Amino acid sequence: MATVDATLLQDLQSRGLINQMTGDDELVAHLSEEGRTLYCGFDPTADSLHIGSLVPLLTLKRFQAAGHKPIALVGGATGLIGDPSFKAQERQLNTPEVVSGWVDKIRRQVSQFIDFECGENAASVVNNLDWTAEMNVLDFLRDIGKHFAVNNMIHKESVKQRLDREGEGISFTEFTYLLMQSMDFAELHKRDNCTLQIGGSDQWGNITGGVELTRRQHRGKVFGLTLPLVTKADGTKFGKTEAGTIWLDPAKTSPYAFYQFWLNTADADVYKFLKYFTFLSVEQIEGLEKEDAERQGRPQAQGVLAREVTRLVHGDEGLAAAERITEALFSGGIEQLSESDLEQLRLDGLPSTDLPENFGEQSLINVLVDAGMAASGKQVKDALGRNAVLVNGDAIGMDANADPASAFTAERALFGRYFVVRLGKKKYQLFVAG
RNA sequence: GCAGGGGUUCCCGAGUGGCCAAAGGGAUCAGACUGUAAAUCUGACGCGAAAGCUUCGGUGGUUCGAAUCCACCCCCCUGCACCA
Repeated sequence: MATVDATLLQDLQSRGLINQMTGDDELVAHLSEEGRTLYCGFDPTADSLHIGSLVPLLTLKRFQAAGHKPIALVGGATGLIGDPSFKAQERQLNTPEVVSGWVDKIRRQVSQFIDFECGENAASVVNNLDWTAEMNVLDFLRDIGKHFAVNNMIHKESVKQRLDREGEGISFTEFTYLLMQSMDFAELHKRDNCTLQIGGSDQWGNITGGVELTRRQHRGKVFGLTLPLVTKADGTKFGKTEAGTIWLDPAKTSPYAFYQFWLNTADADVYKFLKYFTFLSVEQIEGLEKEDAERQGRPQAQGVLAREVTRLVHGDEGLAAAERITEALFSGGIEQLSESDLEQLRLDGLPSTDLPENFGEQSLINVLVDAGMAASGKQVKDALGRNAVLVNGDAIGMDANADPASAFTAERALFGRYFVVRLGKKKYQLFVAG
């Protein structure tokens, strides 16, 4: 029997990971007594989760480490409906085939964060389609629907803007999402004696719905706990960069790009993120913060954060790859790289492109845009005009635009065929001549 | 179905016949400063290296000229839909 660490909630509290919870002291007692079963849902809204899901995933892991049994629920059913919570607009429905494909991928992703082989409190993954697919409408309306008062539903903060805002509305389908998710909690309570649901702060309404339904249907006492929404000090959305969403899937966001994302965390956010996204103790993090404050210049926190999170998500190999590239590009000096180093960078996920045969006939701007280095030619033009395009360390001016061959010269090539092109301060791409 | 309101460039949001590729803000990109920060300043920001080209839900029309006017259509929202 796994021993229960009664200080779990204190730790979560001090990390700022508790937004709201039901029951307060009752929940504290509930979790201290023995190992409990808890769950968190992940809807398949894309073919991969992104870093927004990392907080709940890691929290499941924290609960497991403290002796509780986590269930990761993949929303094969709820993903077909669409959660309206705090969404400004009705969402486009995805086809069942598409959603079920995503379910498989997300099931695998979720699985890497929790332990399935630790005996007593081994994790499990479930799909809510299993208990909803066969349900008929009348049962749903009589057994589930009857427990919900529309009066309460329309007062939920999560759907308020959809109800109040001029120009928007909500379909019955999405309005029903609350019942679907509530049903999940009641079901897991019945079959696995699950007594706690965790989720993002936007899930509060859905979670309390489940708490009530479980009480009404099974007279069960269950709890809910929400995690904070991850915000940035500058007010911009967390988890996005110029290149788009940061995904957990290494095929969509390379470990290198992932590592760079965390490395670029603002000072104002980094200690908070360390508490959210790593397993370093709060004392360690505070110690680090103190050290950083005392020394001049660049803090070490970002590096610690990047290493810890990259290792959690992409493992030691992914981290090593990310560090190799970073080291080579930002501090090593590319001319010192060996040929095998360059090949390794390519394998490690540094964006790379084969230089087209006829590149000499195109404009340099075209070559770079086609390679995906910039969204439009204007950006490259701007960069060229400011000496912000470097090929193997040499600045390339605007006059090379009409004559790309003058940028990719044989003398400039590393080992006769490699060109590391830098656009701006942080964007690197490897071009390889054929 | 009826009655109202609405659909503008990534987002918000101005613009109601020429001065509009379309104000302003946000986001984003680049430069300076730096720590691959922040703040600040500068430039870019439909596409195109440029000449130029294509836009304001769609299609047609009026006009020398339309995001702006007209017609029809599509989509979204709100209200009504027993008595009427």
